Amino acid sequence: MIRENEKIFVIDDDESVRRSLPLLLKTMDYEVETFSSSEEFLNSKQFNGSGCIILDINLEGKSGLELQDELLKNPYHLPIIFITGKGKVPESVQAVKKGAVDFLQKPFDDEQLLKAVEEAVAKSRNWKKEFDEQMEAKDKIDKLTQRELEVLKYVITGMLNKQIANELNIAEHTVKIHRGKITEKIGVKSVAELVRIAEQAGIQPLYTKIS
Amino acid sequence: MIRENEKIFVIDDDESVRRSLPLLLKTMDYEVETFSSSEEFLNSKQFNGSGCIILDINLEGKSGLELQDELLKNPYHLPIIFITGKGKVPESVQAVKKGAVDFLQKPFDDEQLLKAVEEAVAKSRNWKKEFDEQMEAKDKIDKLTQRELEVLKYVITGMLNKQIANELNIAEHTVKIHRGKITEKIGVKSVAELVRIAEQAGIQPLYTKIS
DNA sequence: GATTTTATAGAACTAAGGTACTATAGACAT
DNA sequence: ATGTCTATAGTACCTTAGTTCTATAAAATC
Repeated sequence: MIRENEKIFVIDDDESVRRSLPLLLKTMDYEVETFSSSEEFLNSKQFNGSGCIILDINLEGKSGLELQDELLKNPYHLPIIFITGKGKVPESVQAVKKGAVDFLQKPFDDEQLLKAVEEAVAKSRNWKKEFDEQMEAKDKIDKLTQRELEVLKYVITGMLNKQIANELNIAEHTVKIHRGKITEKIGVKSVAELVRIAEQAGIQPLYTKIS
Repeated sequence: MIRENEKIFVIDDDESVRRSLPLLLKTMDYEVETFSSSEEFLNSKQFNGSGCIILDINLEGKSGLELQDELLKNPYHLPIIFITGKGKVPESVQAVKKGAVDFLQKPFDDEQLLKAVEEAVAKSRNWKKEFDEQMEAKDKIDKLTQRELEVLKYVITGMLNKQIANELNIAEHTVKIHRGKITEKIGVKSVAELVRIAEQAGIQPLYTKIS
């Protein structure tokens, strides 16, 4: 199965939308779940796969744009396709600037929606892949002690062991021990791999200021 | 001077806009140049600094959206702020999805515009910085011979010289010679720096398929 | 045709990275 | 108190990286 684990969440207070969209989406083999409010969606069990959210702007309680702001606080979330009856330019601009994949005005045709969904799901796959890699990298970095992390930040600049030792006022041998622990814990055998993993985890190299 | 070299390009067929916007922008110490059509802008001497473009959607000849498409073909271009009389949601969504910083409907107040300009200029600075770094990295990579580039792609995976030698069916010594040339030409002294520069230049590591 | 660039390689050497084994000392937990 | 974790370090050893000198051969350039 190609689209394993991909799911579309429809959030709209209009019952006719909650009836018709799933029918359309299921013909394209998407899994679908519907909600009538932002709160109902937020209270549902969190979904970690890829997919997207089709979200009405005008909702009772928390509006679509407010829900978007809420979701943006998470490090990982699903791409959003907004749908609206009478859309205004400023809110559509805001929504898209914050990463929404599309902003469709009712009535929209099926083709338009499916194209947007396809784009959103593709984006979701990429986001998820990047996020998973980032998490994996962070998990590895988390195994390091404070001192090891410090040494790592120097190692990924390309500094020599003796330079790092000098910077930290310790023996070169001790730096070697730390490096050994680092590569062992992270499970790599080269500086090149350390540089990549550190970058994925958002660790910045610690360059010494030239004095 | 803080905003050295930053310039705002106003492209609008409405003469009153071409008169009033420069006055406003110059109070904020921006350099400004105006054009009455896309063609006029495209024929002007190209600008390599940072800044932004304020662009009317509805222009005679090439429209604002068409000019945006044109500019997107370049590896480097200025961020765009669209202005329009009667904006429609679909075109505003398309414009922003393609990277436009904002989409303002006339009449807009000065504050709104200046905020958008500030954001656009900040984005421009980042883009320019990234672009310049990328160019610098590519220039360095361009000095390498085909074979050296090939070796580099293996080096940045973290492979040992003897593994690379085996992969290429040459002597380990030859790999060392190539590496020496690579680090000399690129002007670095460590694998870590090679990994960074290769990444900036868009060079992908060449992992050997595990057999 | 002569010169330069590129790719190759051996021999010999220095420097740097990495790994034992051993050891001390403070911090923290059971 | 006893054990584990962390950070430190010396000695000794092996592996890997990098350079120098020499050398060959094909390709490109002048």
